[in-house]
Amino acid sequence: MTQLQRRKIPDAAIARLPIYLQILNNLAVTNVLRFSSDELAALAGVNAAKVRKDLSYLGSYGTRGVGYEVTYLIYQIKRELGLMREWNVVVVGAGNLGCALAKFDGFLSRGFPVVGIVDNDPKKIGRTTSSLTVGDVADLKNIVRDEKVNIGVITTSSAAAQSAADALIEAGITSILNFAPVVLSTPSSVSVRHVDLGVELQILSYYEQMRIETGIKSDSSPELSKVGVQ
Amino acid sequence: MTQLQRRKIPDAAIARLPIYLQILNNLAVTNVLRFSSDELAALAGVNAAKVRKDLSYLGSYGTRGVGYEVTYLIYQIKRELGLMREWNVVVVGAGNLGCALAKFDGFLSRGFPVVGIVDNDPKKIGRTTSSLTVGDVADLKNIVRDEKVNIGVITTSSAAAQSAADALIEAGITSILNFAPVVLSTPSSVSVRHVDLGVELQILSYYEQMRIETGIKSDSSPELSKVGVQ
DNA sequence: AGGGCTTAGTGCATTAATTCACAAAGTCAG
DNA sequence: CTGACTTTGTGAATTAATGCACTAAGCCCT
Repeated sequence: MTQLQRRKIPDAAIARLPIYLQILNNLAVTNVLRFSSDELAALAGVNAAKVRKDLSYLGSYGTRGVGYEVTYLIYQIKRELGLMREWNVVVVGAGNLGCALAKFDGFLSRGFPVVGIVDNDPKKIGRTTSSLTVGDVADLKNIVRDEKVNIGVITTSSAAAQSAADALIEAGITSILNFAPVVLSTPSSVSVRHVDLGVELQILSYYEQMRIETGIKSDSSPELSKVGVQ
Repeated sequence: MTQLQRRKIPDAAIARLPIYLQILNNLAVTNVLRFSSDELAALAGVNAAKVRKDLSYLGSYGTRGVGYEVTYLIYQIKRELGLMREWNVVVVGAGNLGCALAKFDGFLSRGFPVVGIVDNDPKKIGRTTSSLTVGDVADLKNIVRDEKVNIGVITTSSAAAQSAADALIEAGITSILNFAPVVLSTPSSVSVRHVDLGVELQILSYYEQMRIETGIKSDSSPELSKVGVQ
């Protein structure tokens, strides 16, 4: 493969790029043309050196003494993250959360249109939510092929999550966002990200209890979470 | 403060304890009495030494040559995470996601009852979702006091998120779970965890693009996300 | 044209997290 | 009771991430 060797960017930096992108998009809307690493650092709640290092993984796109150009950096981050195109999403599990996500415009607006939602419950199959009709999980393979799905979102019960994952992988999906509170077993060629709301609350619980036990001296808990790392 | 100095547990370990707890609860249901660090490591998808080190932060509760007792470890993890009690949750923002979360039984079942949901939109105030009536965000202070709320969950639009956070903090809340795609500005005495679904998808997008560009040689993306860290 | 000012980029020290690898401590069979 | 076997607990090595502090570059004012 005579392909230009791709820069290896640390995972921790990759997880911050979407946050920067978010902020830069807001700056663009308010017609800000330029920003310095200090400014972005303040807005993102991180260290300025970290911002510069993170951005330097993209290439040397700043100007010393001046800063970075908002629109150009937006372009570069999007390019790096693979956001120059859309990625189609299928939701597996048409419960409360699954339906809420299917309706959620934050997905579409960020370039991740939800092109299908499926379930294994005959009572749910055929129902319509926003503009989608709930399909049969058994048809996943066809849906993935016909709708050119790239990413699977699992919002089933924890009992059904592993078989949902198996079905997605069988259908050729290699990126999964899992909301079910179970650790999925998947080949290492598949990327899985796990969002567990219970886990988030339990982590908060730890720091909250800590504050109570130590008499609210506080200041020991991290400002930002692991989701969208600080 | 003549309090027993609390063991300082690394943040990364704290974020894994809820995952272990999850798995142990499942083991308990299937009447498994004991487990070894190897077994738990396999189930959690992590290294066995990491499991042992994480559990050792709780104290020396294993037996060499034997392993750990399921129920005893569940007890110890819950104690450490502050899960011997319930923590009351209020949801700010009664949109799709907020209502889905208010209904979500995963919160209650893990000891985080949702005791209130509020919004600032007069059209939404007064509506009933599951067993809750949407209150006015202006009453947040009273709700927090009367319902003994410990944790605030923000599911507003990104435009409204900062003022929602300010209102929560003003009402005395020190733990916030934020779903809005903005970085909140908060005093360091407040713990904030940020779950941004768009960010999760964008991270997946990066690794997906990487696989495509490098010709699906794969194996370079992390197995588990930062939310509920590996 | 030049000097002062600002800010990116980065080498290096530090800190945090992970993993290895082994001694210590226990079980169990005979 | 002894010796083989298992598995914990943890120092020490390694790897990853962070943040400092300085150099290099470019702007702007005079």
